[in-house]
Amino acid sequence: MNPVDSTRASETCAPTSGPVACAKCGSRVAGICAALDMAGLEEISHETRRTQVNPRDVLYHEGDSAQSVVMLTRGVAKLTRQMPDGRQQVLGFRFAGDILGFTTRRTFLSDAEMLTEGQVCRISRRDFEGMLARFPATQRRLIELCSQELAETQEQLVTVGRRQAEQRVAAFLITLAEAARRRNQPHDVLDMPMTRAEIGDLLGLALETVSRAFTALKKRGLVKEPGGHKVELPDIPALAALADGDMD
Amino acid sequence: MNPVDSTRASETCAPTSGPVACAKCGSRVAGICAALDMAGLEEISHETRRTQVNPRDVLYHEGDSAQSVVMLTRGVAKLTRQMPDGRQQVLGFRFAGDILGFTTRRTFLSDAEMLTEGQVCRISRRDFEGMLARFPATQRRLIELCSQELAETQEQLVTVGRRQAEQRVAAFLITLAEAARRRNQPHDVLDMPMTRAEIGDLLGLALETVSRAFTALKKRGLVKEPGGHKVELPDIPALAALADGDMD
DNA sequence: CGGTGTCTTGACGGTACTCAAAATCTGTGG
DNA sequence: CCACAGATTTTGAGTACCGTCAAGACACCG
Repeated sequence: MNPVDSTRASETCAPTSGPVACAKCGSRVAGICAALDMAGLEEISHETRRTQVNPRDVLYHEGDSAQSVVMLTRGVAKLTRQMPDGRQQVLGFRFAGDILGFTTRRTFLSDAEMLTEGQVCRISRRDFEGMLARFPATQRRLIELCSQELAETQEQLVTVGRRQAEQRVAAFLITLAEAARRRNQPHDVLDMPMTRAEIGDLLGLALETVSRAFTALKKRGLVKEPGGHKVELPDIPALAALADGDMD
Repeated sequence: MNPVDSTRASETCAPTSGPVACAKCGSRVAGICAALDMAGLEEISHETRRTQVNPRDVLYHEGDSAQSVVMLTRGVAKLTRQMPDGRQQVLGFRFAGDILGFTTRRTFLSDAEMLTEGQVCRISRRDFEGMLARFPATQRRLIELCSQELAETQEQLVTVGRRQAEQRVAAFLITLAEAARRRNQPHDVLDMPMTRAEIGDLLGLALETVSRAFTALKKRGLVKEPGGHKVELPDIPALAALADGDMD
């Protein structure tokens, strides 16, 4: 069977810490299915297609008809907007438990591309809307997730609008640690699968500037890179202080 | 009676084009109450306090306990985050029909301050949640509004992250025109109550840079300022093209 | 072990920031 | 209606931060 083929989800899509635990995806993550009870999970599982995805796989394109919603259950993705001159703005990175591609518009508002291998659950927009209608708790949960995403994007705006290069990179590392914490992963040694260029496209910086900022942060002893797409943050409070401009 | 005193809303808070028209606030605006029927409007009107507000009035502060939700029914407000060094980032401007201060968190995530005189409807968070519970349509509407706000913030991120000064100002003017269009106002001559400094704090620019960009846009014939906090945009398509970098 | 992609470092230039001063606008009161 | 004060805007000059270009180092993978 082709690894990219969709398969009936015999286990559910829900990486959840909610009312019920998920048989296979046992990670304690706040997906929307956290709002479903056992019966809801059983029902939804028949309407989702689970797919293995690989680095550089595109989950959807900006402008495509938004016919389905994607639940990321494993791996890291980036949401991007392409500029006419070929550059891109990364709107944010997304992790296990996040919902991608939900919109009230007709088409997707960004590209979504995997950075790592991983796993996604797709559900048709029709079925997704049906779930919202039948399980009111999922609607509240969606509001929560949307509101959370808005808060993160606003924080991102502060970073890009009012911080300088080294502060921006520090702020990025803090949000990365925060994302790990929410997924109950160790947050002093983090996976960091994104390249300097992608971090630059997130922060509104050239990749060389990101590289110089990393070098500077390492000199300060605030960052270590043991290799293998890992970062170590020995002093998160100091890093946060730097991001907020409380030191230099 | 003190003009800042709250008054029982004998008419509703809803500036709406929804199922019913609002007796006093007849503007066709997409507030959340657009999702309410006549009975719902009647019920909600008893739980809201309508207030006259003036320029520089603060609707709430970042960090304050988020005990109420504010519906802006007239006027323009700005949402800001204060930086430790005294500068600020404007997260966005808000207009009649917008909801301010809704969050799933315990406290507000930004300051909200009026730029013009106007009118707001306050509802306690308790009652707001009650409304969501009793009128499912308002929940869907809230998802729509939240999703819309997210899209606008992402667009803002693209502007700040990947455009240069003149393009940023052009993009700002386009969103201003777009906001006017949504409120069914003329979108070639717009109210622009914000100062150069506030526009700079929105776009991540110094106020002088904003001023220079306006001068340049006027030289190109893409912007006119007739005075009285108005802007005229004689060629919106050309302005949009400039914002997207399709010309220089 | 070679090839490719990523990262680092250096040199230079440009865009936008800072500081400063003049000009314009706005509202107030004579 | 005009004068005045404060706020806002404009314009100029100098500078700093970061972008661009380029070359070399490093890491990863077949």
